[in-house]
Amino acid sequence: MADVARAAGVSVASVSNYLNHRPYMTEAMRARIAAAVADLGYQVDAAARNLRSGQTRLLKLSIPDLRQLYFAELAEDFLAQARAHGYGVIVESTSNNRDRELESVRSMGTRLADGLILSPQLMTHGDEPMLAGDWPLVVLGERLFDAPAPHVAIGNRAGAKAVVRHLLAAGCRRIAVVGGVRAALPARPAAVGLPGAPAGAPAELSSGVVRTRAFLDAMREAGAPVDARLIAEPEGWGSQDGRRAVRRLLDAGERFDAVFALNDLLAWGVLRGLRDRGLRVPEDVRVVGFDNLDESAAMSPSLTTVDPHRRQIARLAVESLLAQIEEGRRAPAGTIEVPASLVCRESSPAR
Amino acid sequence: MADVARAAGVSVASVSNYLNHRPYMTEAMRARIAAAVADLGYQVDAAARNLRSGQTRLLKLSIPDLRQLYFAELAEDFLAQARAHGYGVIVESTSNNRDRELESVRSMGTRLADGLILSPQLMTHGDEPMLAGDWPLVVLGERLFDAPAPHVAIGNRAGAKAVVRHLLAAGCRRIAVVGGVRAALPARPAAVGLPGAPAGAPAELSSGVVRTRAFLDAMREAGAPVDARLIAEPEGWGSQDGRRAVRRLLDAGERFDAVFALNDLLAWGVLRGLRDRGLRVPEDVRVVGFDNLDESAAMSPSLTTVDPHRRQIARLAVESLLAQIEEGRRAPAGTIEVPASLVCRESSPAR
DNA sequence: CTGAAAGCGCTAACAA
DNA sequence: TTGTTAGCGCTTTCAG
Repeated sequence: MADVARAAGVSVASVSNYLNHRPYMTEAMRARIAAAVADLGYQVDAAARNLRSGQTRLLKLSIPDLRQLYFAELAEDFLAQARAHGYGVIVESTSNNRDRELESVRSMGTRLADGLILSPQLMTHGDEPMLAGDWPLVVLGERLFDAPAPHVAIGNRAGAKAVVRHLLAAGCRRIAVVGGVRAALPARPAAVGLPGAPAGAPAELSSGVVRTRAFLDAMREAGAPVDARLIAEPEGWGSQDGRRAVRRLLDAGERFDAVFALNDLLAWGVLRGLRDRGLRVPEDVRVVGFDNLDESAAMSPSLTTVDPHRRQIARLAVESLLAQIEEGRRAPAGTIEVPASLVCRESSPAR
Repeated sequence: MADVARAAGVSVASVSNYLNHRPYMTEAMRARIAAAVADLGYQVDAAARNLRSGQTRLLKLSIPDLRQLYFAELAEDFLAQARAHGYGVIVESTSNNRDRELESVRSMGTRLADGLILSPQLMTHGDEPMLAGDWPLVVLGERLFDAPAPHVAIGNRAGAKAVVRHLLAAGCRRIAVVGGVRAALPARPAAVGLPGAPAGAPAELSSGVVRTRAFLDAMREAGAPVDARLIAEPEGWGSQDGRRAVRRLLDAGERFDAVFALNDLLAWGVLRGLRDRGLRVPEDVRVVGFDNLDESAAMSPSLTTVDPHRRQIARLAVESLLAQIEEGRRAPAGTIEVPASLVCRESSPAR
């Protein structure tokens, strides 16, 4: 910087002012500095700027796994949002590993990033103290625990309601839920230890619980009965799991005229499972997913699914985070729920 | 750090030594410092460390688009590799935007990251000077231009060869290539402006050209004839494009007993396109893809495809980059090709 | 083995 | 408006 100042015949302070787009500077000086910068090919040293300014213009995004299309698409939306605001993003994939999840939180103390967008998967009640602090934080996904920070949530209720309304209007009476969690049924009130759930229930199950409840509520509101036998609990949330789950339903002799798969991958598998058994979609069975992945629009039949509006989720989360960074402190806890909406395609057309 | 030193009754230098795991320190002192660090909840300030040490322990990964499953899976492998070495990763998605691609290179001058892994998509001949410099760099993907840095390449030739061998051994005689580029045919030598290619041919096309050539070479080596009419050029490289391309072939009355789709998404579409027309896979037509995406193993029929060994690509790229960082300078240009191999599944079983 | 002290390159008070 | 200067928190000689 000193070199630039010398070359331009000004002080380093002026160079700094120029570099930081500060006003009150003669056009002549601005031009001279610009020339010197170009001449010398000068670029600000990020480390020095970070140290002095106390900011890095870097955000950290902590998500379970980029290989899950949902998170890849979400991450892409975050990168775009962050860039729009001049921020870079350190992506951390926690691979469904609790320690890594905690570590990515703990390391915020080094102030490598100005704020964290955390999509917790395995943190649970009791971990709240880990998140204590005044550094900017936004939590994503289901509310697994009472994080002391703003929480941007998927509109599970709105989504489930739209699905139920759509399917009932289409004349469906027996709706199977693939990815559902039986323990969420009112008869057996929300279990403490969900069956098969490791300590610190994974968000897969949690998403399952939340969406199952949302579905049940929507059905109740609509006055439609729910048959517990149609709630299929797959082993995981991949397409193979959906395929197996729907086959099991069929093998058990269950009859249904619609399947609500609680995420798109499950729905992809359901589509395959139904085809395996010679059932036509949507004629024999309608299928609705949840996530609205890009590929879901491209498949055959194209998938009717709930669009959680990822882009808006990303926008709200980044905006909240930047506001916190600006303020210099954590915003109060509170949930911002982005209403989800239904996208009707071939697997369950609007009419 | 001064606080820690005071609390432990030692000098800041000793604290620094402790924090950086330097040897020659009495066990007692180590323990005292550890206690003080724990007591005060001290964490190193990254900005200060970066400034002083001249390193950030951050890598930058610049890829076209996380929504493309291939890159998402690749990115995940990079994150894992980087973490294994104690590095974080700034992910930059260039969205097929040449300016962003160049910008992500240019910004390396700020030394925010210690090195760059660049998967160029739109840079082209003439852009080499942009990459000049002594900072650590590894280029990924097809060799679009002569980057002055190590280049980790996908084993297109080995992959194509394995596919050709496999299909010929299975008795296939008319192999369609979806995603192929006619201009790569020897009759019309490599065109300067590929049809439909914007200036600075996108890597999609380049991958297409490279893989088409690899296929043609493999066919020639095997003494098998190639029918130019079976080279289908889709509009893009998504599943929809594959579906349309195979339909067009069928509509044109072409007959073929195998399809080599130059990436998995195209192959997914080909599978659908064939099903649309009542053709069975693999009985009527065998289908082979390229990429070995996770989901390709889960679909129905599961996809036979070329595995580029992404994990190894990530490992080699990160290792080269870290070696450069260690050395303090750019490694010489040169290509490391990771041999690809075939994974046989239902869409074209081994026998 | 331990401690004192000199900066790393920049920003922001403050003075002019 | 522009220039001078004191650190930001850490690492790393170099003496002891």
